[in-house]
Amino acid sequence: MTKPAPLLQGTLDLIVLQMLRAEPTNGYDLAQRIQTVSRDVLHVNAGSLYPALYRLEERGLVHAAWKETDTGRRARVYSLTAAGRKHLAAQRAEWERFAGALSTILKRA
Amino acid sequence: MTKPAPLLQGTLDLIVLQMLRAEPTNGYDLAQRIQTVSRDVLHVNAGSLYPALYRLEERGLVHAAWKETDTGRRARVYSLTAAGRKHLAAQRAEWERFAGALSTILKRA
DNA sequence: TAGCACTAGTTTGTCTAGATATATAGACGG
DNA sequence: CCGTCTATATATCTAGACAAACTAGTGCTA
Repeated sequence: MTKPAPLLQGTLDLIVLQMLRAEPTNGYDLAQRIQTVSRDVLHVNAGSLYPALYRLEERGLVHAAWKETDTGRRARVYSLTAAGRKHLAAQRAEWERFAGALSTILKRA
Repeated sequence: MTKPAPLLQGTLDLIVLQMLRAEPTNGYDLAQRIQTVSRDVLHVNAGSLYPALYRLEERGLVHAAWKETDTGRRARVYSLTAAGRKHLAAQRAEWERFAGALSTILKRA
């Protein structure tokens, strides 16, 4: 097993927004999911994730609310705002443009 | 025309090494080529490129030599070392793993 | 031959954001 | 009641991207 790669800077927001689009959830669960969904390729550090969530909240892209989890614990549940949805679309497009361009370069003989 | 995207942190080394693999050249030309090859999607800032080249040289991944260009000017011509070639292969693999994982996440319903 | 634009390369200062490490606290199992 | 899991929080460190200005040589052109 190759060890989980550190995230490329700039991609964490995109990943978080995309995950929240599917379903609102809390930070801890988010980190777990990202790792699971990426089959352990992507690993999100808690110390990276929470500051990222605060930034996103401050920019109005996500909304946070204290709730009880099903296990009866308090947790901040994050959900996408309308602005967040819009931002996600833009970020996705940019990622595709970038990945496409880089892919082109890598494929050159 | 969309404006050229800033590079994702961590990808500059990969791009530079890949370009040098094809042909040794100087910094200025390198920047031009990257922009051209990516059809203006990728734009490399001189202030990012030169520090990156120094780092790569220091790590023994590229070799720099003062030469005369065809226009008779002095320029530092960079070429890949054996270690650089090896490093490039590793970086490429990691990029593919990462891009693949992110792509998977983005494709989830 | 003076002026100007372009090429080649450097330098500095600033900012973003992820990594690491550590702290806190409630819930649950043994 | 102790340790581990869940969950959030935060301080410090670091890489590296970017803007902007600068040096210096070259060559065109008016």
